[in-house]
Amino acid sequence: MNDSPANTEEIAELLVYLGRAARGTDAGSDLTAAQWTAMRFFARANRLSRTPSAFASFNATTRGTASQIIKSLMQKGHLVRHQAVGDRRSVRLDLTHSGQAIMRNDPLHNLTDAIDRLDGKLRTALRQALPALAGELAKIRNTVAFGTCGDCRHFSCCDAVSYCACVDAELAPTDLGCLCVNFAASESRKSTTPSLKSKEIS
Amino acid sequence: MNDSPANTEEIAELLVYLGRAARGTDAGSDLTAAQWTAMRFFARANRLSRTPSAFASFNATTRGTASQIIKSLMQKGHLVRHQAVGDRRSVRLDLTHSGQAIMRNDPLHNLTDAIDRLDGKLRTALRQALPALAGELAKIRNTVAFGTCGDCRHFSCCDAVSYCACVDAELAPTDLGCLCVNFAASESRKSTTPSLKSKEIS
DNA sequence: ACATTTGATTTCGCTTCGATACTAGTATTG
DNA sequence: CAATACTAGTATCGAAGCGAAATCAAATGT
Repeated sequence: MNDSPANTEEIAELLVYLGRAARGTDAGSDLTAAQWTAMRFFARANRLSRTPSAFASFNATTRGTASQIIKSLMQKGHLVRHQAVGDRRSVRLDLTHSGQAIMRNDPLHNLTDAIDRLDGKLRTALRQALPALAGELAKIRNTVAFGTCGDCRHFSCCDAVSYCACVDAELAPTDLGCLCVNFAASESRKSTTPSLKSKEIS
Repeated sequence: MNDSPANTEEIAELLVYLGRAARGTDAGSDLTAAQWTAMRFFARANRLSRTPSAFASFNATTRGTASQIIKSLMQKGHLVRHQAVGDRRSVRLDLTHSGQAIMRNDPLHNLTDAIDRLDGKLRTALRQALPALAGELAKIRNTVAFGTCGDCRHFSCCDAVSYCACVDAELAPTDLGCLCVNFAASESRKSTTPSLKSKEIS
């Protein structure tokens, strides 16, 4: 409240502007913006979250649309479909070799380069502010916020082993920085039963 | 470089995620995401920048697509077209009364609310980091960065009158926080002649 | 056992968007 | 002044995106 309202508007504008600018598929990339977004998601989400539904909720779209994007990426040979173990309806998508290769040309690297050139203080500030912002937004919208396991309240690190209370399993160190559908910010506990079906995609 | 690379990736992801999430047209809004973006731009851009071309470059799209979006908004009665004074090709778009009214239901308010609830320190950090990031990104991409007059190197404030060296005119106080096509970050001067035709939309 | 819910997919129709071509006004150059 | 180059804006077309609804299979609840 001690800030002028114009400031928060500028911040919001810059956020959407940057998001939009980074999405842009520079020249010559053989993937569309939506396809890049999907590739990024499946490259960064943990094993449990690499499903069409999770991507749909992450991308704020319907499952049908998500299916289409995934299908197009499978036709291009960048994604493969695996049957999930527990639930036979469920499907897990993984990047193929060509998928991993194409990620090196991700136009988003423009943005990461820009971030790397930022002053260290500003970068750590971003690292703090953005997750908080995502959480606030999700709370207002009454939707799920995606986050990494390290920031999650289901996560605990005891005796150097990482544990996720949600899936009730140990976490591989590589999963620590991955996106998770079941992410829950650590401040407020709304439900005591950490169930897997708290999506409410609506 | 003193930061783990995973951090910058997370920051980048969160940026595009937030941008995407904020663009989402919640339920029941009679405008599409692209139309909301256009309305926001014409609501916040200064008089010189409220043109189809400027919006196209801001929105990282072609002029044709920008024209279409604008046309649809004029049909809805949210924008009006005025002839520019100097250049008879040019056109200036303004919000109508219904346009201003509809901006009060902007789904982006979810994001500004979230920003307002942030800790003050984090908010000022964002206020610093995001423009810097936009500038860096524009430098890498070799495109124009949009910014507000207050952050521009063409801007000077002398004796309490705001002056823009680019258009060679005084600025109304209301234009101070507005977006400008001719924005130039204050660090590097690449050309000595502040001409109006430094767009290079490509 | 039955109904309900959920994950995934398909189909249909509308919208978006980029590429291209076009008109008209401006700037430049001789 | 005339020819040329450039820029602002628009129209059209085809491909892709995307939401809504329907469908199917598997899981869950009562």
